[in-house]
Amino acid sequence: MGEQESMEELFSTNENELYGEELTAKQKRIVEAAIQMFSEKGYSSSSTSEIAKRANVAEGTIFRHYKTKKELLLAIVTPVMSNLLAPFIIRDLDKVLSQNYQCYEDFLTAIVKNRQVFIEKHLSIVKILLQEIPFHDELRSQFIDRIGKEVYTRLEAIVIHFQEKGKLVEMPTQSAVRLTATTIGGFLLTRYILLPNNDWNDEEELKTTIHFIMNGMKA
Amino acid sequence: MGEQESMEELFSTNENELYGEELTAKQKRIVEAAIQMFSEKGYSSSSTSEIAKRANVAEGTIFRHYKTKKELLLAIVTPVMSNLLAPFIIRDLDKVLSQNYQCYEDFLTAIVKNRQVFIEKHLSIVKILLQEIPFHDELRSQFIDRIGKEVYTRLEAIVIHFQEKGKLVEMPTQSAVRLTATTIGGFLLTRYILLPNNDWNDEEELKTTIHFIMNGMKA
DNA sequence: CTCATAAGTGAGTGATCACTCACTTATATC
DNA sequence: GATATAAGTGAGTGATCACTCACTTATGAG
Repeated sequence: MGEQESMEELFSTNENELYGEELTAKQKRIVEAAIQMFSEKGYSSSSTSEIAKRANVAEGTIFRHYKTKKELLLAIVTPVMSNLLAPFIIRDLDKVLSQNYQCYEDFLTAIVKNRQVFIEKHLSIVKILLQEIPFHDELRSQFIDRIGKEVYTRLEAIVIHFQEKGKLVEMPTQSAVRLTATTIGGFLLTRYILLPNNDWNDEEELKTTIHFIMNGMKA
Repeated sequence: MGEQESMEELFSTNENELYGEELTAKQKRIVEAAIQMFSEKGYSSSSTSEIAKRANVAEGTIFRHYKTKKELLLAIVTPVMSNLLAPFIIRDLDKVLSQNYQCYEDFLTAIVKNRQVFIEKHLSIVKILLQEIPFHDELRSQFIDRIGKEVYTRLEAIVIHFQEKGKLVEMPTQSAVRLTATTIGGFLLTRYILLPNNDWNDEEELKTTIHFIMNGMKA
């Protein structure tokens, strides 16, 4: 599955730099089994014994690599959380924007398409993240402080950027950011979590959604 | 005056007493303690022993009234789920609409304001519902079959109603429904779950949101 | 009052939980 | 090949889980 290959990328670039370790074969199986179980039954309804069984590994092996069950959860969820909205936190966003996108619409389309690929790749982990973030302070505060606020200021800058170019109509910046974010978030939530089995015409639906945003922010 | 009355017609259900008066005093305390714990720590991380402790009740008393812990959860969550979107499922919606609301905008404003009151009243239970619905088939299938589909067809009818009156511009009905629903859902989610501690000017924010929807569906 | 029924109790139960530890096996370095 | 270190094992542990049951107390009808 795509999720296996991509997992290696994601975890090796993050965990290995921090701890100088690579994932062993059994460790990979543990992580995969945990992702499967956590997303199916929820974190606290998943037992380490069944994770071990699914991974074809002794239960003790899990605790060789992760001191606690929660540490296993965080090892899975943290890198995805960091990367989920990473494209917004690039440096010199202004330059990139003015060089590559003439209008807000083009920029939005590009970035949403990009994030759709990421979500499709890591859907199970995104589900786990959404489920568990209310109950784990480390996750929530890290998301708010290091990601949420950062992303908000960038989004704000983007909106202002296009407002100054006259490509976006005047409206309180805060509202423009919120409406853009919730509309896109609502689209992705519907597309991948609520009604993933609908017949989705992704290209068409994204176009409609972004048109809707642009129209909504006119006049 | 007339508007007040019609709103009442439209929206009044017995939402004040969701659990009836046949609950004993201790049973009420159990339900309240369970709501508190489920919303704070999640359903499966909440133990019946601590629920009993918080309710100042013997643990056995819980199981006098509810055969299992899950039955307790469903007793809490089901009535709120049924009432959450109930205003959409009234009979003769067409007549009520044409009598009381000249445009989609007015209708949306009225119904969202009404649902905000309901959500504020039952916020903890709404949170529990959102958290647990992915993991309990009875909840999910009941929501989809008895509520989701019903609400969708009504919303569809409403959109068509206003489209025929020429008050709404032509756009695939399905898209209009989805965009309206996710934008409002996104607003409510942000308002009450994600950033409940913001300085919200509810009146202003709702107006902005609905204007955004109306503009988005023009031309 | 009597008595049937419902409400309430709390010690007890087997199952399961996350986690430990003494131990074996594999790997790498010299 | 000796040695050290890391990876892997699985039986074992106390804690906690949802739930039971024999029992007491409260309620209400005849």
